[in-house]
Amino acid sequence: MSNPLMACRKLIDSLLLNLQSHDVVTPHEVSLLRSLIWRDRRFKVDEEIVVEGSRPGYSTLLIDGFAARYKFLADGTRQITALHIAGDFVDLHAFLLKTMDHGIVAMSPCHVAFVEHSDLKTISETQPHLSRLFWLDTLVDGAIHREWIVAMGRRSKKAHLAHLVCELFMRLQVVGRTTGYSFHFPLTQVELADVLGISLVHLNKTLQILRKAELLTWIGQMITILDWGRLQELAQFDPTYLSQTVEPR
Amino acid sequence: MSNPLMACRKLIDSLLLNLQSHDVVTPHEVSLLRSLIWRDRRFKVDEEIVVEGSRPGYSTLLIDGFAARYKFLADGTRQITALHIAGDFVDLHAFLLKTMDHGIVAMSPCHVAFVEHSDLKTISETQPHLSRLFWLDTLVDGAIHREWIVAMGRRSKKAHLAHLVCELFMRLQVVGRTTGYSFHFPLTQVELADVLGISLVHLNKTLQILRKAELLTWIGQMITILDWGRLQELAQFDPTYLSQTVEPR
DNA sequence: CGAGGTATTGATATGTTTCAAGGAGTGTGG
DNA sequence: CCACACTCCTTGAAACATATCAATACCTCG
Repeated sequence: MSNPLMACRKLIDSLLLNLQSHDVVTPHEVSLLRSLIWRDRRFKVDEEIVVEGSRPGYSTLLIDGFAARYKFLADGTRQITALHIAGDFVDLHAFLLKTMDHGIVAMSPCHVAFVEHSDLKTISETQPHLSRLFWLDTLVDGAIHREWIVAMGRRSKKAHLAHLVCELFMRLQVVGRTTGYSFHFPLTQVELADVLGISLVHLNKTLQILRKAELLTWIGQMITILDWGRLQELAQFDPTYLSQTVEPR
Repeated sequence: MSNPLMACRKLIDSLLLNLQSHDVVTPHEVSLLRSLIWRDRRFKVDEEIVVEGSRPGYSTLLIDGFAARYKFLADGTRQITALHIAGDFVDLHAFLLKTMDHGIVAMSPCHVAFVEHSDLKTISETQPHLSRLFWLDTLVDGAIHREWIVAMGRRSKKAHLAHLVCELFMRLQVVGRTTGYSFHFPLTQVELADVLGISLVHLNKTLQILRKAELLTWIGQMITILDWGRLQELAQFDPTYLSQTVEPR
C-alpha cells in the first residue's frame, strides 16, 4: 500500500487517458474516480491477480504492466482471451457477473488498484455519465473479443499476429506507453502462442515471416514496428472497433 | 408494425425471460420496458438488420428468430462472431459504441423491436438497476465471446461444435425455445462453418463424428441432443459464464 | 422438367502440431 | 571464475489436421 497522496494523484492517470479517448471526463468525475481507489498493490510476474471461480467484492484497475485473462482446459492447454494494459479496468466485469469464469494473471510486474463493488454500485446510482463510461469500457473489451474471434477464425496466422501488434500499438499509444513505433512487450513466445491459440513452434515460424518481411522487430522485451502501413495492410487492421473517438456517450 | 396492444403485452416476453435468468425484475421495470418499444418489424432470412459502418439512433431487440453478428474480410470469407436468439438485446452495444464495426443479419425470419437511444439514455439516468441489467446483458455477451475464443483456439473442432450446441441449448431453454432436448436451428452448414471458423467440408465431417457417436441429430432445422451428459463432457461445457443465476446485480 | 441451393464424399494440397534437439542468455553455488 | 541448471528461442522432420478442389446426390421451387 503506497502513500495516500500519491494515490490521489497518479493512480488513475492511465485510466483517465483511457476514458478520455472515448469522451470528455469532467473534473468532478475525475475527483470521484480518485476517491474510488482505496488500496493499491503490486504483483510479480505470473502471480494471479484474480482467481478463477472466485467472487471478488472489488474490481481491479491496472495502473501499470501487462495482465492476461485466461482459461485452462482439462488437457492442460491454456487460451488467453484478453490482454490488458495500463488504464484497463481489468475486471470491472465481476461487478455484475459476480463469479469469475476465468482467471487473470500478471504477464509483467503489475501495479493495480482496487475499487469496491459497493462504491461502483453507488456510482451507478448517482453518476449516470460515469457509469456509461464504465459500461463503454466493457463494451470495447467485447469489441476486441469479436475482433479476436475474426482473427482466430478467418485470418492467416501471420495476419492474426500482425493484427494483434497493430491493436496493442494503438491501445498503448492512448495511455502513453509507446515511443515512436516501439513499445514494451513482456510476453514470452509461449504466452503469445496462448494468445493466438497456436503452438509455440508455429508462432516462432510465423514471427520469422514478419521479421523477414521487415515489418517489425522484437528484441528483448521491445517490439518496434518498422512499416506501419504495410503491417496494417497485411493485418487488414481497421481501428474503428477500439472506439478511440471523443464524442458524447 | 403490429398493433400497439400486442406490442405492450408480448414483445418483451423473451427479453424478460432473459433478464429474469440473472436477477429479479420489478413490475415497474417491466412496464418501463414495455414503454421503451416504439416500433417492431419483421426481417426475412439473409436481410441485414444492422449495417456495418452505420450509426443507428436506436437499438434492436430480437423478439423471435436467429440473428448473427459477422464481419467480412477482404478475401470474401466471413466470420460470425455471435449468434443471437429470442430475448437478446442484439445491438445494445451501439448505444455507447456509436459506430457499428460489424453487421447483423437475420439467420431465420426475425421479429425485432426497436428502442430509441435517447430512451436508453433516460433509463441510464433514472433507472440504475435496470441499467445494470442492460449492462449485464452486454457483459454476458462478452463472456460468451471469451468462451468462443477458448473454443476456437484450444478445443478440437468436435469439442467446439459440441460446446456450441450445449451453449445454444442452455440459452434457448431460458427463453422457452426448447422442447425436451430439441430446438429449432435454422442455420445452414455453410453458416455454421462461418461460426466455427472452419471450412464447410470440415464442418460436415466433424458433424458426422458427433452423429456417429450418437450425441445428437440434426434433421431439417431441428437439433436434438441425444446424450446431454456425454455431449457436455466432450465439450467440457461449464455454464458458469452464462450467469444464469438469479441474484442481486 | 430444370435451376439453384444444400449436403455429402473422396482425393490431394496446404497448414499446423508434435517430437526432438541444439543454442543462447541468465543466475547460482562451489 | 567456471560449471551447472534453467528458461527461452530456434530449427528440422514427421505426423496429423484442415482446406481446397471436384463430383455427386438430394431437395425445393417455379
